[in-house]
Amino acid sequence: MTDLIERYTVESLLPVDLGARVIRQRLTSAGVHWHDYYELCLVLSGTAEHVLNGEPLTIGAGSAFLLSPADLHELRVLGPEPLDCYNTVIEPALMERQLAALGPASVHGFPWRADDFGGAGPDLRRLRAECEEPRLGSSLLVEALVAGLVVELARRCDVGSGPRVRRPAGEDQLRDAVLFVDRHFREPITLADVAARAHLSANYFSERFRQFTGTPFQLYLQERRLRFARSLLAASALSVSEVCHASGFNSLSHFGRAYRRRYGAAPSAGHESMKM
DNA sequence: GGAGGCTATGTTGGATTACG
DNA sequence: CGTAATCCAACATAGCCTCC
Repeated sequence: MTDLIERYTVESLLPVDLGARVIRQRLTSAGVHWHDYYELCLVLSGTAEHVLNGEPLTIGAGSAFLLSPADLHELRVLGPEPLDCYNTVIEPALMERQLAALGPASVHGFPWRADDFGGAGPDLRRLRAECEEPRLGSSLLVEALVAGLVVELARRCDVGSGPRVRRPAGEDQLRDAVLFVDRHFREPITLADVAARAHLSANYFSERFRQFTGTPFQLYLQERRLRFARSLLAASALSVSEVCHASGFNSLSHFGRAYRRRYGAAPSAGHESMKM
């Protein structure tokens, strides 16, 4: 079963309750995988082809990317030298506090990428030291260091420069709801579930969600699932039905219909794009 | 501002058939 | 066997209105 997509969990990689952990890695390859945490990676040396959501991009020293739990990727090292990098595992709750502080525009637009993030090396070294030998105040320092890195990367990625949406009252609840959808779209979530989390009635939540995101709840959820499905099709040889269910759709017929409507081609054509 | 009721509309999922 | 296409009943949702 070479086509199964690996999934890494925050439980297995964050043994200490600090909210983050920096791992120094020297990679020769990393197959297609995704995580249930946010991942910030800074390349120290080496070059690789980084296939992010099915889209290949060459990365090298100074390249950095911040992925959400909804992104999947693969690394193919180019040349004899391994890819030396700092890989930071960031707990979703910690990351989402940072995103909340950055404003609603930051919720969208993942993954973040920059090619000139080499200056973050010292911060990552310090973060790594705090994580490896926690002392008094380490959790505070970890959160502050992560905040600094997130802000710096957000500025480089021009996060938040996109079109502004109206900012109604109760924004925190809605931002949380959007983040919840972004993290759980592969599960059978309903508007009622998310509305309950936001402590709003389903009707009222539906209205406010559309005002906040500019997209009706159902459409937002479907778009998220379709984007993931498209990435999965491009990045793997999983069957259309496997991708359908891995993306949160329960019906192959509905998935096929929605996919064709969105991308103008059948899901099976998604495999073709990776062969180019 | 927030919630509840109602209804038209859209979406979903299961079944079925056809095709390569 | 995997996928595409279609149909249809059931369900979910958006939008509107009213009320507190």
